[in-house]
Amino acid sequence: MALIATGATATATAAPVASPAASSMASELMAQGRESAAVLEALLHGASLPPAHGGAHALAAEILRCCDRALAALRAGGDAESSSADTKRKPATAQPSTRRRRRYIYMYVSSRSCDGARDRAATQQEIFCRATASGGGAAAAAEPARVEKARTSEDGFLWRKYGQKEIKNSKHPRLYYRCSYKDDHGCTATKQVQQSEEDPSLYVITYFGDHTCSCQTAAAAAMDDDDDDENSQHFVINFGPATASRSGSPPLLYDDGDDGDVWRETAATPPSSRQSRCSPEGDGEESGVKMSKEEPVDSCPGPSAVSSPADVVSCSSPAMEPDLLGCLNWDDDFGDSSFVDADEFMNFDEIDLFQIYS
DNA sequence: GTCATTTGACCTCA
DNA sequence: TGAGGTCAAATGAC
Repeated sequence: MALIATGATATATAAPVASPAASSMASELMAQGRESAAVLEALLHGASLPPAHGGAHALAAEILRCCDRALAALRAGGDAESSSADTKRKPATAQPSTRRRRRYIYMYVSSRSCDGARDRAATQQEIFCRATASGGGAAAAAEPARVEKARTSEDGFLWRKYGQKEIKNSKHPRLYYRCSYKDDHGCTATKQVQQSEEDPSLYVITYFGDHTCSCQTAAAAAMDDDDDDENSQHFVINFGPATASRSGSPPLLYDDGDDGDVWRETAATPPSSRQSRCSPEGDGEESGVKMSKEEPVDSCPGPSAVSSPADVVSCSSPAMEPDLLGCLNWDDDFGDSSFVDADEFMNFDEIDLFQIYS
């Protein structure tokens, strides 16, 4: 399983550093989130869970919640530092912009292996914290919001492509998407997708504006409730597959059922690929790997819609809040984790506290 | 026929 | 003036 945290600033001089307490809390939360991710993966591999369990959808929600809280903890513990760092990062040439600029961190969790037999340890190996070109804080207000290197452009929202542009000194064109509900709901959200120069299997995704529509997956919906804070911070956890591009375009995700291999999407594109669906009840459950999420990290998403049974779900930390009980018992279920601890799992010190700007 | 995508043209800004 | 972003007519898929 790969988890990629992008849009993060890794430079020593620019990255805000969360307090040790915040890092500890965040590490714990992220560890729990990872537990759920591992169970989700197992589920997608065909493992059965107790009937009372909510399935992939619920697991994804738990993962998102854990990550959300972890990031919230980080921000809570690192605001002072980040503010300082942001000030330092702010370029002198910051330019005013009337556009709303939202900067996300993009976390990719592959919940399905390439061929079903893929070694789990191998799938749990990656985490990248990459620096954004613009850094965070006030600098981002003057430069395009940016999300770097996701393996799919899928994020749970329904986008409509409205343009494509060859970019100078770039091998790959930049694709322009706006929310498909722009006309219906006046949703101003747009995004730009460009294939990474360094790794064509990754896509640099830049988000602009806010989703004012309700077009999102259940996972997205579950966490969008608190997305009314203009200054809230967001990240995206994308359970979509790593797919190869099709004609240079970002992969379109689709329901592959239980037998499809979303990591090998290149061979066949389903008819439905023309449009990502916007079914809160469908996307996440159908594939279990397409759920993406925009989440204000300083919010407290409500309890998961699906409760988790104690025999599958437990909370390894008594300090966790009740609604974190959905996190799975790592030791019981996935004691062979390739991650020794959460700190190994994610270097929080390298994660920028990507803020939302307007 | 409807709707999403394509793509050249146009607009804005530095 | 060039680069990037958006528009909108043309095109194609369903």
